[in-house]
Amino acid sequence: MARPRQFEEIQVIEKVMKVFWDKGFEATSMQDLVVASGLLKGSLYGAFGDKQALYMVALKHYNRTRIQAGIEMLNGEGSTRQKISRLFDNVIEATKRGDFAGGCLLCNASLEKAVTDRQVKSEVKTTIRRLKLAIMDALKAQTENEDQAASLAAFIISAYFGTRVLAKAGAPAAMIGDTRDHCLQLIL
Amino acid sequence: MARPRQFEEIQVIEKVMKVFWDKGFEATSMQDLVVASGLLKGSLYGAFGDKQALYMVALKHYNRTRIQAGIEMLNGEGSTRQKISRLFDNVIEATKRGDFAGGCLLCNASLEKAVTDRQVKSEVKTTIRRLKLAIMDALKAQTENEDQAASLAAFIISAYFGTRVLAKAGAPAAMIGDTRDHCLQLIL
DNA sequence: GCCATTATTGACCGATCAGTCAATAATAAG
DNA sequence: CTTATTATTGACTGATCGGTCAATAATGGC
Repeated sequence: MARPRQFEEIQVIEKVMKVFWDKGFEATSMQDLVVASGLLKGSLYGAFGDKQALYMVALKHYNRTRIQAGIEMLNGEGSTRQKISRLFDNVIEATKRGDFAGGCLLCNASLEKAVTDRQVKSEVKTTIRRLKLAIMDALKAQTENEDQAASLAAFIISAYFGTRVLAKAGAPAAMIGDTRDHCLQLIL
Repeated sequence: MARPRQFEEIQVIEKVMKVFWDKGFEATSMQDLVVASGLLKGSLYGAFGDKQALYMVALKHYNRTRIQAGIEMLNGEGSTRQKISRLFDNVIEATKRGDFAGGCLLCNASLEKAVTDRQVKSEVKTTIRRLKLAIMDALKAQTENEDQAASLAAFIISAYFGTRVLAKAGAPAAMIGDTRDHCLQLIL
């Protein structure tokens, strides 16, 4: 009954996400997104709304794919130590591959867009909580005490986010490995 | 022999720094800096150069004051555990006071300006190295082994930077305390 | 008091910004 | 084929961006 869309929404979101991931919200222009997506400005606005809405869509997509991949590493096979180890090893590998300089869109959002955008802040907080719960689950095989698992999970998230900052800052990869090793010392 | 400046350079730098600290590089306009500093655009350009140069001046000032304050906490009185503890307690206090949402300009720079600005990246890397050395010094009272001190320092910096991200993301203050407590477990 | 030098001022610049819109095109239902 | 509906297109907007510059002002040395 109406003209159909001439693009795959998910593919466009993936491309838009990568630009925001790479450059941040403010440094990304709508023109950058036009070039990356292959759509014209009007189509982007028609399909997703304004720049802020587009950023939210991109961040949610990041969380649903990249952060979810991390959570699945925690839910997968192996000992608790192996599960946590995978999280950090993944940062090391991403850094070596040069994927966005080892950076993390969730961390970027925490320090940039979330500061002034209530919706983004809410999405960030919810996602951090989800990640923390997944870490607690991974720890529960070893620690019965819920509070102990929660505080250990808070600590691991801090160390994890810290490595994402250090990686992007260009710190030597060995520092990430050192962080991982010391985290594992606290896990039986 | 010439007209003297009508402002205190250090006071202007402090004000400019706070704007960049609060809003980041891209979201800060020269007009924001004009309002914050009380100088007109031409004076800012005449005294400091362009926006990038002004950011560098602001970042260096942050490192020379705020990061240096952290290093002095590590050089001060008390046991190794007390020294490291102060670092995290300071984040908790800053978060409670609401200073820039508990954020850290050095972390912000790592994820934003350092990515595309070689000078900023170099300043960031140098400062992280300085901070790491100060942590190593604080650890040396306990650990003779240099390599062990280095890897423990890398781990502590990760956890520390992670708390600055979490704090700004609006995570509950207890998570910072949890991170501190678990870090201290690894220090004799 | 005059001059050389530097600081301040505010108007000005072209480029780019996010966002809009009327015209056109493509579809499915009738 | 006609029509209702939605997608695409590219030209357009006013605002703001970083940055410049000629005119003016303030100083110390002479």
